Amino acid sequence: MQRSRNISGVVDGVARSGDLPGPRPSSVTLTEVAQRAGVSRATAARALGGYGSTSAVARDRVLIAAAALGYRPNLPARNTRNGTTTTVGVVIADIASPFFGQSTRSISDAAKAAGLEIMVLNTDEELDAERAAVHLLLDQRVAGMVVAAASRTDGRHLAQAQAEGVPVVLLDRRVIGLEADRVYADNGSGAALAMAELVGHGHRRIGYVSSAAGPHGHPPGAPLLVDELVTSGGDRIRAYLAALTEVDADPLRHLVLCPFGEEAAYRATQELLGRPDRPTAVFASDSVIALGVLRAVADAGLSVPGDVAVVAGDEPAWSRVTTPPLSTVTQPVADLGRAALELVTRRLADTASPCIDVVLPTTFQARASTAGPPRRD
Amino acid sequence: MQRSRNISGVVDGVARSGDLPGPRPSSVTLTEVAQRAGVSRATAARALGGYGSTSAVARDRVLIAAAALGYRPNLPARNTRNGTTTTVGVVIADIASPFFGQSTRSISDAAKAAGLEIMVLNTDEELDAERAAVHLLLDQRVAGMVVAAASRTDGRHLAQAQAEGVPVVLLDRRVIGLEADRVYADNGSGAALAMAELVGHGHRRIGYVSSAAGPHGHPPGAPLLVDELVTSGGDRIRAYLAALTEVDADPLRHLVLCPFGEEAAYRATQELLGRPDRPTAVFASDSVIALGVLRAVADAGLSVPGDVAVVAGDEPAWSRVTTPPLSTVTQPVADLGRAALELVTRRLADTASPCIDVVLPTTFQARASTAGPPRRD
DNA sequence: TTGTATGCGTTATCAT
DNA sequence: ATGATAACGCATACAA
Repeated sequence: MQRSRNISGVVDGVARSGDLPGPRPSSVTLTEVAQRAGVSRATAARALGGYGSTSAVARDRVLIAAAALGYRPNLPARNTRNGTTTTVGVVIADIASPFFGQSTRSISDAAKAAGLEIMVLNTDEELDAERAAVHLLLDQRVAGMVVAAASRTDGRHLAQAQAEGVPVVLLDRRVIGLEADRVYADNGSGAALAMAELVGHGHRRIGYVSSAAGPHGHPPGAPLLVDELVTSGGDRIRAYLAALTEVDADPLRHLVLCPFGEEAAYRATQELLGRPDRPTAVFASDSVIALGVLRAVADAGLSVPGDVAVVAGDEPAWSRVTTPPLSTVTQPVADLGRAALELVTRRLADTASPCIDVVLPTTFQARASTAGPPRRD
Repeated sequence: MQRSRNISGVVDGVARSGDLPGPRPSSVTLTEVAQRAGVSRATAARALGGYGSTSAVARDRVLIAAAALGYRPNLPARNTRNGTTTTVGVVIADIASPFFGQSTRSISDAAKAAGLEIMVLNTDEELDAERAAVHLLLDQRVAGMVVAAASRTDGRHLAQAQAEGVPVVLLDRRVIGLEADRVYADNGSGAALAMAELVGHGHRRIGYVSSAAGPHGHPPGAPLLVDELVTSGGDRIRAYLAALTEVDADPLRHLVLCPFGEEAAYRATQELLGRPDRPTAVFASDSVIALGVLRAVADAGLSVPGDVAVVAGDEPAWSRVTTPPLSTVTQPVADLGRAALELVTRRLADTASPCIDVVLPTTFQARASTAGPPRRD
């Protein structure tokens, strides 16, 4: 289905054939508007673009002609000429997950308010997919991009984007060696609060299930390099380990880095709950993980929080409809998204100024999944 | 941040200044590749595009030059020339909602496999926003669009898109008077099964909470025109009313059409539960509504399913982690999205063939939220 | 204020 | 097989 070419020379005999299918009406171009208004293309462009100077009469004639013909700008052509678009790329793991779904929604709203659109690309936390996404966005000549980077250590593709003059804003995660504007929540503090709650209730064996090690999880036996995990997850894990170090001789014992996704979290939790020294509490790094954790707990015939307390590292829409309601670390997700887009536009307006971090506060929302009397076992 | 212009005349003195910020390296163009390869632009284009005929040596020289320079095509320029893009627009109510989040994800996956990208626009069920979104996509010269239409009765903007040669595929909802390819689930059958379950358990006063009447709900006192509701919701409501007609003298009594969103559903349910003839079951038209329903039931101090049975018209990721687990009508959401994109590409390849409907089956997934002994009250 | 002329990077036609 | 040339629609420097 190729859009039919403009038939040059046809002036006014608009071939708006009513019946489909058939030859499609060619889209109205600036040239046609100018002809109808009896002015040059330049004048028409000025009138429509609202720049330069045009006489009132000329402007009116142009605007009327444009309205009459139903003129609409050809954005690819404009973008070719301008060398850039009004599109902002959004590179995330999975648009269908609560955190990225909400973030993207709020990025989209802020973009619309700024006269921009977004193009969303999913990576499933795969670095290769992320590279391909970034290159595609560069080819598209996006005005900027917001990236929740899959790798903490490899940001070369992002640096390349910057080198080509495309602002990159890091969302939720920092990348070593990449100087970029960043916006993320203070996940460490939130996780610390959650841990304090658990420890305060007497928990000593606290499991942790996270997909921060990437789509394929952490190779068994390999050394744990917290600094190589994505930062939002790493920050949570650092807080977890710090809290646990105070009360458990072997804080790494119940830390599980599983592959990306609910199913992997389910299996990881099954394994965790099958251990002889079964944890009395589980920290799920995010709400997708929490789905797997909660199902595994239920399928094991255990109750929350009586047998196992559960807390999640971010806040899904459904946290209050589980029984018991799920304790979570809440992030201001809408603010994260909005801030990310604002950093893009800010960088667009000012190339030179130093990069900034926007760190938004998290809170711990205690609900019944971490309630119950202090325990000692 | 304007991308710096190419400096014509500069042949090989690539100004790759290492330090940022500063003059950004202009992107490599086809012309530069051709120069470096010592051939004409036409030959370079043929070699890179893999069309026409080129000698093996010329092709190699071009490919090597392109690789050496890191050539990447300028997509807006290509799109200008071609008159179309490889982008498919996706127009939905809210990317952050489970149904549309999952659908969009699956559209995106299918698009990637077909060499296409998507551009997502949220409407919040507002017709004006949908019109603006469609026009923007037309200006962008998208190859096609997938639309979950906000209005059942006004599809003029969609017809315009078709008139401009852009295929429109309707997702989840049909539009009166618009001949278009459509993909949706058999929501009526699923709802009928859910109703049969409820009626079989003895329920006679069954409430229904839906946002099918649009973002602002149904004006109180206005006549109910089921045919003007969005079809997925309307189909469910028809099934609801049909089932209820058999057992309830006044089937419209507990039907509530609330505004779009969880909060509105919460309030609508509160009202429903406050009635003297309180329903013993509530059908939530979708899972966002279900969140509001479940919270309202809990906040009213009622239990599920003992006091109020609950069923949702679609399946969120969290259906199995509520207590009790939520009975739902499940749709093959991934298949819906994939089919929608396939209809776009099919229409792209074949403009003329008649429009088709893809109707995918739904099932009723009975879980504990509708369990319990048959009741008689 | 207005029009002329040129360029953006690509693709494609048409001679050679 | 290859190169010269035009065209896509828009934006703008510059001349009038």
